[in-house]
Amino acid sequence: MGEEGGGMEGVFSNLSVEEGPRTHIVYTGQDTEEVRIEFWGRHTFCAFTLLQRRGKQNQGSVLYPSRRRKIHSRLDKHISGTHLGSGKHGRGTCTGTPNPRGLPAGALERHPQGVYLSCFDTLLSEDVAWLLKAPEAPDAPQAPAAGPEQCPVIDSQVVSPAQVELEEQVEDGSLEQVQTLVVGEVMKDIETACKLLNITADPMEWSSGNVQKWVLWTEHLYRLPHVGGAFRELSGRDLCAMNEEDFRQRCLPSGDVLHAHLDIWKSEGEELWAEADSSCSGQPIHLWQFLRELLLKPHAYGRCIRWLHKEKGAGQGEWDRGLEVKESWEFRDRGIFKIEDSAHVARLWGLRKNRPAMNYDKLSRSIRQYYKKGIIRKPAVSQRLVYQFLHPV
DNA sequence: CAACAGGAACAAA
DNA sequence: TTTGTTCCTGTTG
Repeated sequence: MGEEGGGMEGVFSNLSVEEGPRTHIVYTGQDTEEVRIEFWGRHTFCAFTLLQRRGKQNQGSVLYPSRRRKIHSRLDKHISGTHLGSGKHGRGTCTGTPNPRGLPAGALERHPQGVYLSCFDTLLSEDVAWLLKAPEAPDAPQAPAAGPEQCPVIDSQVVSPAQVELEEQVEDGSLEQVQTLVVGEVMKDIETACKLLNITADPMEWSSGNVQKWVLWTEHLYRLPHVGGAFRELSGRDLCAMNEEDFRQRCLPSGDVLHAHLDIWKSEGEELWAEADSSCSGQPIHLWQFLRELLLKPHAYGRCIRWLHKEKGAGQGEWDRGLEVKESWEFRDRGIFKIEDSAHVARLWGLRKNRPAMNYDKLSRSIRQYYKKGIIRKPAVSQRLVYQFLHPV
């Protein structure tokens, strides 16, 4: 793990931009600095970075939440129901351990200067740069010796008109992917925390005890200084009513960070909630309808279930004249979808049906019941976790 | 080992 | 009855 030179290479070579999105990558230097990076995407750096120098004056600054909102609105503009382009960004890309403590210690030896990284505003320009450099290069084995040139640390606040143009071109394809990935990761994290803490995803419902747990959890996970009883006796509702300034006043060093994280919970929790109780609006939903629902919202569920779009002609095209007639209707590769995260889909289904013991074993049994009904089947070439709707919309 | 196939009993609408 | 759910045995990659 030898590092050459100080500066940022140490950190970023370890991060390896090629490896795809991650969440909650946390580097903590001895006593001197702390770097937090979240939602690291292959083409996009969409989150905040923070480098703190303890002991000296605080150099770090949190880019949440205003910039986060900016990103979200920017991304949201481009998630117009299009499908995810490639499967290469599936779960497998998250090679990084979600556990901050599982990081190799090497990068921590040399400490970068206490600088404040403002990668946030360069999201799109970086995106463009990488896309142009290597448009979906199949694992270019990491430019030699962690080239600093791929270190996306650019402290520019301005986006040139030329960049804006390029943005238009690449946004369509890549941004909703990023959105999907980010939202998926955030949701996973939130769900994990909910399980561990036995709290709901919606902060509005928290009791003061829940609030305490959440605060403790968050400061532990992000290594914030302890706030003590700064939020004692506050319900989730109270907490949600507080703005960033209120947070800052209650606990000075980390109030804004806490507020930022609560902000994430609020927005994502709402989303989870909205999906969870959209059941209250009617008759018992059918499994196939539910699956369609998920497939309709790739920005929210693309991580766990998605359409498989096989372009005709790509790869080995079945263009035999003989087959043309025979393989017309049902045998087209229409309506084929893949369950990327079976456990997650099952959990969502269980949530919807109020069936906490639901799992993929049972869910898939239900899917299999559709075989003889002609609603869903296994596609012609059977693959794991891949099914096909027989009847179009 | 997880996905898959499908029988059987059961519950709820 | 229909549509799942739960549980299970066995197969497959």
